[in-house]
Order: sequence, then structure tokens, then C-alpha cells
Amino acid sequence: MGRTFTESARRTQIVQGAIEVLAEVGYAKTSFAKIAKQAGLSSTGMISYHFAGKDDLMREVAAEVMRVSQAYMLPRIEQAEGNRGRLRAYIEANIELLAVYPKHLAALLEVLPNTRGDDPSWDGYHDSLHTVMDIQQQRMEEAQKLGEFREFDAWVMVTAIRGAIDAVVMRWHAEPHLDVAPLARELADLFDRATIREP
Amino acid sequence: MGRTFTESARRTQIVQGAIEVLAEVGYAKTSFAKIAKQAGLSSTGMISYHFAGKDDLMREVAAEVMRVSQAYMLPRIEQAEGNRGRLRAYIEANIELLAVYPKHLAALLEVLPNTRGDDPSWDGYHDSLHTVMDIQQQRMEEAQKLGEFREFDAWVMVTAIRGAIDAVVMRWHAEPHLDVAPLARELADLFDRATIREP
Amino acid sequence: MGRTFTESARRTQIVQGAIEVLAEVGYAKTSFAKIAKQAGLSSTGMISYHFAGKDDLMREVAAEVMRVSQAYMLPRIEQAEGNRGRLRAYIEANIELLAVYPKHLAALLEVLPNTRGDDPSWDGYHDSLHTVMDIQQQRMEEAQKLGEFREFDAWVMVTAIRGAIDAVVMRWHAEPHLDVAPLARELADLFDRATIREP
Amino acid sequence: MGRTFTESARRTQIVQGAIEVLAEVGYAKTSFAKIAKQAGLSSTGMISYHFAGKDDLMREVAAEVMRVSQAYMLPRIEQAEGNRGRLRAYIEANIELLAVYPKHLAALLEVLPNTRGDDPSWDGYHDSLHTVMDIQQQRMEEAQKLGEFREFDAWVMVTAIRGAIDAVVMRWHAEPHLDVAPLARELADLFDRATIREP
DNA sequence: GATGAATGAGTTTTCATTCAT
DNA sequence: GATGAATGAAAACTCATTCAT
Repeated sequence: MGRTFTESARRTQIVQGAIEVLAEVGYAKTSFAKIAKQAGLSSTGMISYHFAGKDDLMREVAAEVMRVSQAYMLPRIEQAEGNRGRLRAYIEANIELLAVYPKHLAALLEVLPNTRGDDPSWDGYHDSLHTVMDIQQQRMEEAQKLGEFREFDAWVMVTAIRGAIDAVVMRWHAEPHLDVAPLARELADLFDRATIREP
Repeated sequence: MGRTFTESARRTQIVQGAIEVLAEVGYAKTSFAKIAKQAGLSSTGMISYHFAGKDDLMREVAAEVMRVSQAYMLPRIEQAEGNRGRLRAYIEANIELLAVYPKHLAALLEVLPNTRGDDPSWDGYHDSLHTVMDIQQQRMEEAQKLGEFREFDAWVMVTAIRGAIDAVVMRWHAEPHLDVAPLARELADLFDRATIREP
Repeated sequence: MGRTFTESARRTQIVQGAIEVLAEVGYAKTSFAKIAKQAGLSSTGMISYHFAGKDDLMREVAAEVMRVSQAYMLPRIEQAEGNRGRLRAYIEANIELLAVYPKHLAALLEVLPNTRGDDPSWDGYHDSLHTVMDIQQQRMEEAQKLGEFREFDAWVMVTAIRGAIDAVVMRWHAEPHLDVAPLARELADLFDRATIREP
Repeated sequence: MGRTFTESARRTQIVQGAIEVLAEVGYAKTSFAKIAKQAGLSSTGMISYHFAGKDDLMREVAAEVMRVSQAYMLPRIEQAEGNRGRLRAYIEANIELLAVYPKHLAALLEVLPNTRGDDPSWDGYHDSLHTVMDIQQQRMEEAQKLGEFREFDAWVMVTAIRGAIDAVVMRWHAEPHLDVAPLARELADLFDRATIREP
């Protein structure tokens, strides 16, 4: 069945509070109490009422960030031309996201590393992330066969791109005065040079 | 019975236990209870007896990992020739470290992001990390002036290298069957292509 | 089952328990565990739930005792005539309070000396006590100028009266069979003789 | 058997440390750890080695303070003439003690109220205090019969004197700039007026 | 559906005391 | 005798979750 409007509004409110707390104090110090305070709720019981548990809330946070990210990134990627262009668009859009939703990526970077594989309820997420990276790897390998990219280990490349983006995200949080657009361009240039087929 | 450890031996034992727990369950779920169990201690009080607090222990963990890392990496870097060679040595040594101390880097990657700037006792560490990255950035900029490296934003490059290494570390932990040496070579190749001066 | 108390009723219940424990075992041996047991609560966590911390509870205890004391004493003091009469009323009312609330003053005498000046949250209380004694001192000095009291150091007199009352309170606790009314009258007589203007 | 010199020196050192800590932080926050630090010892175990327990140490503290107090007070009291003179000497000597041993009385005032009657090992002390006060009360009653003192309840008078002295001690600790000698004289005057036989 | 008081297991930390060396 | 590492109980407090209303 669908959720009532007020219920879904409450859930959204809580998820937003969670994102802000995660970005501010980190996963380890994020508690229902702090989230409730941030979201203006009078008790932590409300969070338990609306979510099946802490994991459920964290999954919702991850889903929200991914939803927002994809809404921003997908059109920009699809608009680009060629594998080379799409790689550049992917990197640039990811970094530019920082300026639009400063806390979302930071929150995601707190949540994901702290959800270990033992909890099967996260399998879907980790799978989908795996899948995302696997797909990127596959596309890269196809682009290599087509001669659009040079020879390299696609697993390493995909991992490096992901890590480089995340590092820029985290470091930008400590130095938010930096202008995002040039960082995005530089990072895209970097991996363009690393992937481009030899002349 | 019970062997009587010297003060420093006991501290080492606890730090090792902490590294293993951190690598296994992540910072958020790391507790004195789990560390005590891992280290074979009968009570959490003992950890408090040997360390001034959780932060003190975490700082010792960071120090230990850095000590071990530098002991491994520095000779390999200094043995290399030229800025290009040193960059490759830095990356390769960092990744190879995985095979030698599989849990050390993972533990460090759990500890560092969860120590926010508000605690002044960590300033030294964050400063030293900052300093390390600042120095790398400066060296890169010098190498650019000497014409050994091409033009690029050194801040972005240093950040990307660090993030890429960390991402490989974390992902290798989920797929430990992968052979480390080729990953190291590939990652070094990647950033070599991204930094090398244009022909 | 278990009756659901309202927030303030629960707080009152805990404060009463704290007063009884303080009077019985003294500040140093007063713990949340003992208070919870005395108040019929199942866990110490409940106390933490209703009070921000041990200090908060102790402050509430002090406030409760002062509230009760003033409700008893003020009308009796104001009803008295002249400075001489008011001093007598102050001393007698203070001692008589023992019979009405046997544990309240004892609890206060445990709490106050164990709250050192370093904690700023207590400043209000210590200030107000200071203020009370300063005001008493000022009134005495005015009464001296008016010729109602003889010459003496008002600081010493106020301190002595306070200390004498407290000593009677504590000693009465060890010998509760003593009749309070005569003690009150005697103590008032004592300080009446010590303050009365020379004939 | 007798104690060796070094052993008794150690005990003295610990007792002195305990007196200082008690005067500084109060009974509730006094711990073996703080005493060991204050006394320059490397472990709390040493204190347990030299004393049968916390109570034993506290009893030793009380004994030390009483020893010192009597050594100061007794000659001054015996040197005085008549019951009236002895009362004055008792009060003045007690207050003057503040200037000579500023922390001793404060430490005693921390220890005594926190040793409840339940522990039989303190009976001797409480008895001796009782005895002291009982004796004072008896002497006063005798002086009343002799016509040297007026009519009053000696129990109340003895209690009031004790409490007044203690209050001056505590309040002087918060305002140590006050000159002790005038305080002593004023307090003695006060109780002289309260006890003197009517003209 | 919604609330917030209650719960009890969990956290880190401090305590006085013991015991092998 | 003397030491200091080890102990384990107890401390205050936080946590996610439950449940009566």
C-alpha cells in the first residue's frame, strides 16, 4: 500500500535530519537523539515508529542521496558524446553535485563504509553499487575494444575514479572556499589523460 | 599464571587488537569490549588502565600504522630515481603494503575520518597529514617547473592519488583474492600517464 | 502494569528518593543505583532520562529544599516584629523545619559542600546563598545603626548563626529523640543575647 | 611492633597528600589516584600496602589533624584563667589554627560528616568526638552551677559553638584574604556574651 | 496513527584492592 | 619489604527500541 502524505513527509523530514547530522558529526557519533533534535522531533521513538530500525533509516538515507545524485547526473551524462565525453561528464557532474547538495555526498560517504557485508538487508545496496561499478567496468572494457580507450585494467581505473571523487568530496568539506567547477574540470582532465587511447 | 607483560608490550598487544577489530567491524562498532576480547584481556578496565581514553588508543593506532607504513615505504621511495620514479614507488609501495599488513591501512581508514577537527588532541595528526599532502603538492609543483611533470592542478592530483589508493585498499579488502602486485603496477601506470610531461 | 507518571511527577519522585538517600548515606555514597532503588525504579537509566546528569539532579534537590524551606520560613519571619523578632523567627523556623521535613535540610547539607566553585552551573546557587548571607549581613548592619543591635562583626555573626543551625540539624539527626521546639528556642535565645543592644 | 622509620615516613607522606586533596576537591572526589599523584607516588597500590583500606587512611587523617590541633590548642586553653577564659581560648585557638594549618581543619570537616555510624571502626572516633562534646557540655554545666555561666541549654551551646567555628573555617577557605585574628576575637566575644552570667 | 515515557543492554571510565615478582 | 600491573565491580551515561495510552 502507499504511504499517506503526512507519513511520507515525516519520513522525508527525518531523512533530511539524518543527512545533516551524518555530514556534521560522522557516522559513529550519529544517534537517533541527535537526528530527532536536528529534525525538530520531541522523541526518538518517532524515528523507530517510522523506520524499522537504524539500518532502515540509513538505507533510506543512501537511497535518497542516490536518487538525488542520479537525477542530477544522468541527464548530464546522457547528453555527453562518446565514452570519453561520458566519462568526463560523470566525473564533472559528480563533483558539481557538491555545490548543489553539500551534505548529501558527505552523508553517503559516512553511511556506506559503516555497513558491513554481514547484514543481508544491505545486500541490495552493495550489490547495486557493485553493479554500478561492474557496469562501468564493462563499459570501459567495451570502449577499450572499440579503441576509444587505451589499454589498462578497468577494475583499477573504475576504483581509482571512485576514490578520487570521494577524496575530493571529503577534502572539499574541510576547505569549502575552493571553487568546485575548476576542481571538476581538472579531475576530469586527469582521468581523460589516463584513459585516452594513445595517439 | 599469566605472563606479566611489560607496560609497552601490553600497550602493543592492545593496539594490535584494536587494529584487527577496526579492520573487521569498522570504527562505529569498535568498542573496548571487542578489543579486550580480541586481545585476550579479561576486562575493558585494563584498556583504560593503559590508555588515557578511547581517543588516546585511536591515536596510538594511527601512530603505529604510520610508523609501519613509513618503515616500509620510505626506503622504497628513496631508492627510486627522479620525480616520476618516486611517484610510482610511492603508489606501488602503498598498495604493496596491503599484502604485508593487510589490516593496518584499513584500520587507519576507519580511524581518521571519524576524528573530527573539534578535538585538539588530533591536531598534530591532521596537521601532519595536511603537511604530508602539502609537501607532496609542493614537490609536484617543483617537478612541474623543472619540466618533469606536465601542467595540472597539483592539489587535485595529490587528492586523487590519495583517494585512489584508499579506494583500492578498501575494495581489495572485499575481494582479497586479487593479486596485489598487478594492481599496484596498474595504479602507478595510471598516474604516470596522468602526470608525465607531454611528448 | 505500572502507573504512568507524568513527566513532572516522575521527576518529583526521583528528587524525593535522592533526598532520602542523601540524608541516609551522605553525598559520597549516594549513587543513581541507590536512588533508583529507593524510588522504586527499575533502572538507573531512567534517572538519566529525566535529568541531564548527576549535577542536574543535585541542583533540583537543592531547589526543592529551598522551595520548601522558604515556603515554611518566610511567612513566619514576616509575621515577626522588629529586627530582634525576625532574627528569632529565622532561627526558630529553621530548626522547626526539622520536625516537618526531617531529611530535607540534611540532604541540602550534603549537597552544597560537595559542589565546588569550578562548576559554573552551580554559580547561581552559590551566588544566591552568598547573596542571602550578604543581605542578612547588611540588614544586621542597618539594625546596628538603628541601635536595635549592639556592636559586633556582622560577617562573623551571620556565619556563626548559619553554622550553629547546621550543626544542630546534623546533630539532631544522630539524636532524633530530642524535642525540636526547645532546641529552637534555646538557639534563638543564644543569639538574641549575643546581638541585643547593651542595656 | 613498631614501624620502621621509612615506613612511618611513607605513611606521613601519604596522610599529608590526603589532607591536601581532601581540602582541595572534597571527600566525594578524593581518590587513591589523586592522593598518590599529590604525594608523588607511582601507584595507588602503595597506599593500600601501607593502609588497611580507605577508611584506615581517613582515620589516620582524622587522627593527624586532631593530634596537630590538640598540640596547638591545649597549652593555650590551659594557660587561660577560669571557665570564661578557657571558652575564649578554645574558640580563638581553634580559629587561629586556620592560619597555621590552613588545610587540616578543612580536611577534617570533609572526613567526619562522610563517615556514618554504620562502620564500627569509626566508633572510637565518633565516641571520642562525642566524648569531647559531652565533656565540654559537662564542664559547662558545672560552670553554670558555680555561677560562672548563666542558665542555658549546654547541649545547644556546645553544638552552636562547634558549628559556628566550622562555618567560619569553611567560609574563610572561600575568602582567605580575611584576617584570622579579628575573626577569632569576634567569635569569642559572641559566645562570651551568650554565656556570661547576668550582671 | 502518533506520542513520549520507559526499558535494559550497552558504552567508557574510575575505583579500591590484590598479587606475582 | 616494595612495586606497579592487573582486576572486576561499580560508576554515570547513551543507545535503539518498545509499549501503553
